[in-house]
Amino acid sequence: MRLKVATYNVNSIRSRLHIVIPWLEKERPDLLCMQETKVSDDKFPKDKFEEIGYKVVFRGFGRYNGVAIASKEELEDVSFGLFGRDEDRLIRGVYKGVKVINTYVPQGYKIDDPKYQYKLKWLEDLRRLFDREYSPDDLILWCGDMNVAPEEIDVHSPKKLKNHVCFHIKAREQFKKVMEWGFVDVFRKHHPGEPKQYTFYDYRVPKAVERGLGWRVDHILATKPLAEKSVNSYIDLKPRLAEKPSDHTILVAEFEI
DNA sequence: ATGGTAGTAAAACTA
Repeated sequence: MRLKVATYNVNSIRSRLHIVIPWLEKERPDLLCMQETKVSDDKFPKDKFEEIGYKVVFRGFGRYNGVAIASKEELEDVSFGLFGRDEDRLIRGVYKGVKVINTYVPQGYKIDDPKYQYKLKWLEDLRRLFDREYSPDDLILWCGDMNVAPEEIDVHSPKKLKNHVCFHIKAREQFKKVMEWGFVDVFRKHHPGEPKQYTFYDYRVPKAVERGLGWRVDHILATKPLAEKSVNSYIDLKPRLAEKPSDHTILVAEFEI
């Protein structure tokens, strides 16, 4: 059975429907993990997904954060949050026996800000969640906007960005500790050593895509038994190049399970 | 060293 999975930081689902809905209709993935939906549950545009034959589960409180998973078949055992908090940053469930965790990891603001300490702690707690509730022998997908570019190859200017919260060494180390629990970077598996493979380009940087000024901060990670079954992974740049673009691209991975 | 844009929501905050 083919399993096609995608992750997309939508930066407001309501202002990104013109991208999300046609993309789903064309690509028909089994799962689309979304972050930064920026909408409270009562205003989530559920109907737009159902009209095209998708189920969708979501959690958001309004202006910030918000996560959702659209799926072809119903997601089972859906739950939210990390040890009782941040329900709008972590949503998980089970799809055809595959456990799925979709996260919007805190960005951290600045490395000398308490928000950055919170980001590091968040990743520490996430590792604890995997330790306690999952096994690396299972088929598990961890998808989302991790707000971490893991290696030098994953940012446009490693030296210049060394003190940025998404590339700072402590964030990368903490991310690595979660990875070491038992995840494989599925995109990197299919593109080893390939530079300039970015999933995010800041709106504020003029001609960012043309100039290659991006970051690889969105990821699809799989446990080894699942990663062994991956057949490809790619970054779909179209959302970043649309007439009304988004800052993030869509990351896709396919598995034969 | 700063500011650049986009989103929510109605001024400031987040990314």
